[in-house]
Amino acid sequence: MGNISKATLQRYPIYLKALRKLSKEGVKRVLSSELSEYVNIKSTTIRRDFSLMGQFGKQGYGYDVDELISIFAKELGEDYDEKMILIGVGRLGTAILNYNNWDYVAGEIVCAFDIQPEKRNKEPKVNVPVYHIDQLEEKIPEGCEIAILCIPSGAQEIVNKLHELGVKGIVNFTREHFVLPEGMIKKDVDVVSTIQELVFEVNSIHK
Amino acid sequence: MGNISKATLQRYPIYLKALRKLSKEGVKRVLSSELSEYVNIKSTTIRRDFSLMGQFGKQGYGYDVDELISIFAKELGEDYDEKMILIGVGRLGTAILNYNNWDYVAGEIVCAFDIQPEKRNKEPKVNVPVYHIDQLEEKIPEGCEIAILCIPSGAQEIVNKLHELGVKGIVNFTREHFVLPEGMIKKDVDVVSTIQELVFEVNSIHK
DNA sequence: TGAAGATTATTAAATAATTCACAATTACGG
DNA sequence: CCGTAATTGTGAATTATTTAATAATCTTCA
Repeated sequence: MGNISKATLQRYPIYLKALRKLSKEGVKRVLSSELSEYVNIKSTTIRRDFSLMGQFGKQGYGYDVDELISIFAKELGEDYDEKMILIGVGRLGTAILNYNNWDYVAGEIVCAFDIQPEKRNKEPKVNVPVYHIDQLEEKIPEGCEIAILCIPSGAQEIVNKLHELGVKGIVNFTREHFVLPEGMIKKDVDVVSTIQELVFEVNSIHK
Repeated sequence: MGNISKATLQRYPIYLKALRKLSKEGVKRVLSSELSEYVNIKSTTIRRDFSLMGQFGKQGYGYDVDELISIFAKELGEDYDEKMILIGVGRLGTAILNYNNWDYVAGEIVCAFDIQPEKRNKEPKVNVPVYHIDQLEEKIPEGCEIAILCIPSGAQEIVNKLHELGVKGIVNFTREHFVLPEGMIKKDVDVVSTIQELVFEVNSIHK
């Protein structure tokens, strides 16, 4: 590990999702060519990606779906069982907490933080304790490495704080700009940018 | 256009977002090196990306922020003013319709479709007409190229239909698997996969 | 049990993306 | 209005990623 390319790393969740779907459907084995059709990635790319974690395909046979899933889990962090936090329990934050498809994600959201914890805790749909943002240092779970950021403003200050507290990765839903401290990783989830990207691509291809 | 690399195309929304932010703050000119620090992309990459659309930087001076913005708009689709549709007005769909940061996106959501249009239309927060999904063919806006998919199931059928109706790009919020028809482009927005990606990356770097 | 057929793993080749290095150009101060 | 300092734009070099080609291995069935 550590020498797996960025491009490959970004494909792993796609594979995992597909494999779990297949497993659920009762599929026991899969060929790289079948998976290729399923996820729209060339079979040779898939085989290379898989081989980076070891050799567990069988020539003339393919891959064992469940074995593959458990290897992904072991190698890539699912077994680490991340204790995650969410910051900002507004409309979006609540939607994420209530997301009904958390099966098999790489951990769980343990608690949340907000500037109005009393109000948020009253909402029937919020199923984790919500603390005041000032209690971050005090209440952050031991070994927490991942934070989900859903606040409308003031991101920079919180990001700096999180960095101090040992958080390594941020899933960023804010559109506000902030400087990422050295050593942290950020993944943006941004509907607007995604739409723009798509529009740009559509227009660049068809015009 | 058309020869701009995929990697570059994915960075354009990042630049645009940063430039608009800067413009709002009253910044009139910017150096590639400044922008580099702002968006965490090497300055030389930025210059190359920009130069693909023409030469509008000035040596010894930098780039004019507003000029840059208007060129992005012209070259990359903002002026196309996409008429977009949204399918599936559940919790997530509603959240997207109400998203309060639509400034400068590459078009607008014109209408939505659902299996319970009466119910959805009653919600005070839904600000576009909602039609029954069976009326898709009838009500889809002229020249619509982009659809936002927020349905929990039955994606494949709808995607096929959209393809027939000339839609070229899909912003996909569903976790359901579907086969993408030839010629269509899809962008997944998937919280779970994003978190996994982040966890994988964090673990692959630090372990 | 062995041969045929299928499919992976991997080496090598091709392609794509990034970064370097510096020439060309422009702003700006005197 | 000239010279200096700054900064872009871009060929060339490097690095990363994907794809092709094929050797190695496994399954399966007679």
